[in-house]
Amino acid sequence: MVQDKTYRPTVDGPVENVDCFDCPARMSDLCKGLSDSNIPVLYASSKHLKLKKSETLFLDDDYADHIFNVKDGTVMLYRMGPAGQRQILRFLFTGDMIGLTTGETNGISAEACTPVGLCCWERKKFEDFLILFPAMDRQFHIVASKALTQSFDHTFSLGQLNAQQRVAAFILNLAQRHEEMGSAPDTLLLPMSRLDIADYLGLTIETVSRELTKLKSKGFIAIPTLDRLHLLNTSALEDLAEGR
Amino acid sequence: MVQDKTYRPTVDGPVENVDCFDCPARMSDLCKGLSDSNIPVLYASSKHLKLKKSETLFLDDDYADHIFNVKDGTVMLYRMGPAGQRQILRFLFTGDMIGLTTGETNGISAEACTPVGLCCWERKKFEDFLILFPAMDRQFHIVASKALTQSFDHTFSLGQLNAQQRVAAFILNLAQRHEEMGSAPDTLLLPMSRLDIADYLGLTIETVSRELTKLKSKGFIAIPTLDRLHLLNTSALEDLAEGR
DNA sequence: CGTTGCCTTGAAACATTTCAAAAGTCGTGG
DNA sequence: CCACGACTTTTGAAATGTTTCAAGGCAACG
Repeated sequence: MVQDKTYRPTVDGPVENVDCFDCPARMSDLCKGLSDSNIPVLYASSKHLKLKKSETLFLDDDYADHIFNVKDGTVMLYRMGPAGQRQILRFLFTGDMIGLTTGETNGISAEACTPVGLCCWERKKFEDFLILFPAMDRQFHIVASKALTQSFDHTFSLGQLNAQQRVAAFILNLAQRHEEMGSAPDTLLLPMSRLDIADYLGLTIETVSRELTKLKSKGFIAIPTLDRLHLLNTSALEDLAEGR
Repeated sequence: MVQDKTYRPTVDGPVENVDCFDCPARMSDLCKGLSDSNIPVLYASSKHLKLKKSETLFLDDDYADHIFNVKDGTVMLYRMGPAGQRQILRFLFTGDMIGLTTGETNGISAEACTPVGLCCWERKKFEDFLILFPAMDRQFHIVASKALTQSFDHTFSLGQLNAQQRVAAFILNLAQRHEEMGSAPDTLLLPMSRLDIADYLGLTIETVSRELTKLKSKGFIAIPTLDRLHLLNTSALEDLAEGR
């Protein structure tokens, strides 16, 4: 379903100097644990990298020697099955942290859905920070806890909702993320392909397409271009997602 | 699918004095962060409670003021949907920790599958421990990370496997847990009902029953009693689960 | 302007659910 | 120890939702 990427960006690759004060992820769960006076310490040991669309950030059996924070763009986490199935586990946006594993390797793979800007730290240095700044350690707990809650939502969706409900819930979920990031709530970007959505929702690309078409013809959404979606009737979508 | 429980055990309920040195969860990811010389400090502020089968430990909107460690028995975490659907998110056994949320409320509900013995701490006191004992904080990270990995496995199962594969993978997963806990690997207990399994795997009870029957008639498993299962051909089960 | 890749649509095949009934299990009391 | 009733599990047949396979449409790009 997804082909191997041969090129893998190195962490000490092209560095772009972005000061934390201007960073779109300054108020991310992770970074807001540090005050403006402390943040330069964090910044000093940070590296920055950019990924092009569909570039691999890491693979599941790569050593987990770095942690990342998404500055802009969309990243997806996924796991491949023995028969070549791809299950997308999470889409990450501005302010989302990557690298919650504590094992030797990542265990999951990560790929850029769009051009992406990332802030990154060596895991070892990062763990020193957590000891140095208890407030940051606390934020790290919160990040992990939220990731687990999100995963539980996803599990519920896959286990209990039908195709129509999954697609509706997915759209509403994206809309909510957009709103939290301060964008217009009723017009949203679909940075991922139909195949990505299908592999996230445990459906086929055809089913996703059909369900989107149904939602369009019901007048609940509009899709002016492939990657742009308007919410025309949010409460109807919510009713659908909740099976009413 | 599951009726409301009126009785809720209080944490300062019946206390049973079990010294950590004899505790079956002594080497759990959580507790092994403390040496024998430090563990009395943890024990001093611990409370202990027992739940009968199908008693509720907490509901999703209860305040998350305690964390728990399972001493013996099986607990399940679940989430109810607006239409009354129940998605079981995880089964917990000896040594598993409950209470990874950082929010005000639990967000998920927990119920005893069997009679259960739990060790518990006030969240606030517990968080003091994490600051006091960095090794324990580290273990806490590991617990959270493993929970996320497990949830990802579950997501993969629900999103990519068919009924037969899910049931096979579920059995193998249980067997692995049994083995890790030092029990006989090829004869295992099913502490949960068929409905529980169904609500965990996102299937109906009838489908679970049918798939178990198929596995029986293929000679891969035997089910002498409803809650006891023998693995007769593990590698065939693995092949099935992996779609070979 | 044709090629390529992604998305949409249609019809048939398939897996799972739903509904209904029978069989099995467990605890209680005679 | 057996009989009873409540509850859970199993089995069967029809209905349903999703996938599969196949073809057509659309947009971006050279």
